[in-house]
Amino acid sequence: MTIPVAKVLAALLVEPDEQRYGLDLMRLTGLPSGTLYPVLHRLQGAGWLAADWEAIDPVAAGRPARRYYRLTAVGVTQARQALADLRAAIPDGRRSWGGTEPTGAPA
Amino acid sequence: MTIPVAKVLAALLVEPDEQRYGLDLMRLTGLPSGTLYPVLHRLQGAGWLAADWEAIDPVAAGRPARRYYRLTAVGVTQARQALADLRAAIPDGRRSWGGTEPTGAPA
DNA sequence: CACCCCTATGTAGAGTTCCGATACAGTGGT
DNA sequence: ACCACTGTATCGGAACTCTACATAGGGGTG
Repeated sequence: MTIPVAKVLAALLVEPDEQRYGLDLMRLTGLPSGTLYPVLHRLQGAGWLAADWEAIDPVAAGRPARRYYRLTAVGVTQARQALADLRAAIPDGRRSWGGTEPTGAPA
Repeated sequence: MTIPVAKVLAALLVEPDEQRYGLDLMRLTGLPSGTLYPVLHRLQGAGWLAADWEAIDPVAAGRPARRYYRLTAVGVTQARQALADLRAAIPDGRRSWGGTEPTGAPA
């Protein structure tokens, strides 16, 4: 897990049933295309993400076809877990924290 | 900012006045030494962290001297801000659809 | 038509970072 | 002699990010 990957997963989890495409995710995450697309390809390789080309005629629509990405069932579960783990590992300052350490066990 | 750096900062912010040393931070963060020490050196270079050798006689103490790290005044402020920004950028992957029913396709 | 900006996906390469392996040095146990 | 433990630290390959750039078509302006 890296921060860009986490941003992509978070964006996809906002509305897991919604179809998302690259440029859309670039705007949502603030990531440049050179970061986003490799991330999307890696997530597909891991089986977390599935993709399909939009079924339009680019000429008639007046724009290039989009490639729609959506989390697989496995992806939704894994992504939720991964983000929860990440958040648990990075509390925002102060507050007690277990870490990896065995806290002084109360009697 | 990367995740390992964030973990180190979070660990140091738990008790900003407390003296922390490498092995201690390894256990708190779960990071291997090959990751942790370069991070600590980078944070020192950035002025967020200061370090001093523990003033003990290793022979008498029966263990190697520790190198204590603590956040500078600037470091505390910057670290808090950085972690807050990171948390804001990675919202938790939860959304309404609570439980078994899908929200997307009403019958 | 040349020129630029827009949508949209994607690659190339340089630089940065991570982490397993390894090193050093001393204590203590069997 | 050998291993386990405390403690700090580096090396080098793999992985990742991100600035450019590439492609390819639409639309507008001079």
